[in-house]
Amino acid sequence: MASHAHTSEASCIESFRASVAPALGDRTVADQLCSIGEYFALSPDEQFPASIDKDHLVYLASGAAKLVSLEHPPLDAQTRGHILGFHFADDIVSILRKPGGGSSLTALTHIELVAFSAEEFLDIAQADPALLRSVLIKSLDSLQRTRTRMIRIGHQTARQRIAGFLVNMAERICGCMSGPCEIALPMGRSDIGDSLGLTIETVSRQFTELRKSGLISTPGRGIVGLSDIDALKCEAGL
Amino acid sequence: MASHAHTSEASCIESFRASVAPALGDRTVADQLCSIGEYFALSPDEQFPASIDKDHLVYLASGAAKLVSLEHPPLDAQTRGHILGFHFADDIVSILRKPGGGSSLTALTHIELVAFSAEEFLDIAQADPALLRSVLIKSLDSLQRTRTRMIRIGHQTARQRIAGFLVNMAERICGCMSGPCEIALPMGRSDIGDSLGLTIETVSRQFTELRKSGLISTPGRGIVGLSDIDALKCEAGL
DNA sequence: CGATCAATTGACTTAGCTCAAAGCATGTGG
DNA sequence: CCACATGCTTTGAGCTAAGTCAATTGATCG
Repeated sequence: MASHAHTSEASCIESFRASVAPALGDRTVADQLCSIGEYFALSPDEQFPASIDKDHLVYLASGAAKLVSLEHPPLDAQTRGHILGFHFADDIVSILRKPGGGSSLTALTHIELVAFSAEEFLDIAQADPALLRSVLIKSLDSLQRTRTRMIRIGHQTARQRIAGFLVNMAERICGCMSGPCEIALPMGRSDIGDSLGLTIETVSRQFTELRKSGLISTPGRGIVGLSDIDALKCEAGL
Repeated sequence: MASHAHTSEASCIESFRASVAPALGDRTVADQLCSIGEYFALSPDEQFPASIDKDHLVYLASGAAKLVSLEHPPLDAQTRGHILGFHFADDIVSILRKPGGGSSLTALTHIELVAFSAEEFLDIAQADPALLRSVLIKSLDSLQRTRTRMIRIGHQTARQRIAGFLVNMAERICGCMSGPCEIALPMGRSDIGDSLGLTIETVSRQFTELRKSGLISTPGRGIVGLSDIDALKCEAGL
């Protein structure tokens, strides 16, 4: 788990190498991949990629980011893209442009990433079927998670979605699966709402409801204390 | 496009072979795949697989089916799984079991399919990186489509979702991208509603609204006439 | 210490859900 | 062939969760 902040390009690439290593039968493939990977460090609100010319696979080395859908580009300046999901250190994110609107990664905290052109990545990975397979498995997982999230958004109440969101964040941010836990949310109410298909106000109201129910506490800006993850899971209908 | 009904196992397997052929550099890999593929013919409401023991990749040779989420199995007999999406002839469907609830394919019409154990499929596919890559691309496409659908469900009105659904079906069922078009929907209002996160009643009301607006007509059971696909696209906010 | 921006709270509106009652097909048995 | 039962679809009449609009509070920062 390379979840701490890195200080240099070399250190990021090293942690990428460690992350894919289990799947790699061949050392030279790893070297080739590392040689085409481009390092980026972004400050909050900065976006990758600036121009959406092709598909990318991105290894997020540190920090937190949101994946944002870019509607058919110049719909109007008003329409901000919607949030597809959040990503954290050690995630591999697929940034696709595809038909009628792709996506881009926007930094929530200071982040470091290693970016690959999807095409180049796959050209090299083809030499190592085990790696290709592992990327495929990861993307099937991602598909499964997105399907689940879709159902939730379609069939759950605001309260269930918020509870589910918190359970999810606890697991992804600090690895907590049960018991009490305190997490620092890197995103604002607005991003939370958008990702769940709710408004800022509703998110806020649900937070206060949960606080009144004693399930959470909000000791400070962006900090949430979960008194009991299992109770929240239950609240989320899991 | 192998969208007509097949009459035999051999004919289905042949059409699977034709479907993956473009990605295959190696003929023997195709033969191996065909040899492990299991043929099934299902009547409406029958399910695949009966027991959810492992992940499957399924080639749908003919007919229409719905992909249904199986919640943490025995939640209660009341809770019917929600609909993840619809599939038609020539689709490749990934049926995952994963953590806390997988999915299964339920026939809407009479269907024929060729099923592979995901593991066995990938073991063989590893010998042919081009095939593996093509499966990966397909699953990334699927991910992209699911992401888009998730946003829609989260941020669109009932009317927009129904309009979008009809546009989608026109494209997938009869390949129509614009102009007028008549489609035979293989699923009932209940399935439509569930897949969009709406109730039967709301779906029905939206259909009559669209009918009043002159955008569609419903000449008979399960038949919908779209007077102008582009107008519907606009209605759907595309 | 104001200025700014995010979060909260309140009052009101509304889209879509729930409950309930008809319609309308399709199929079955007499 | 008709009578009737069954299962979809449509339509109607409230109800409620969540959205909208608007004002207040609270943090963060130059």
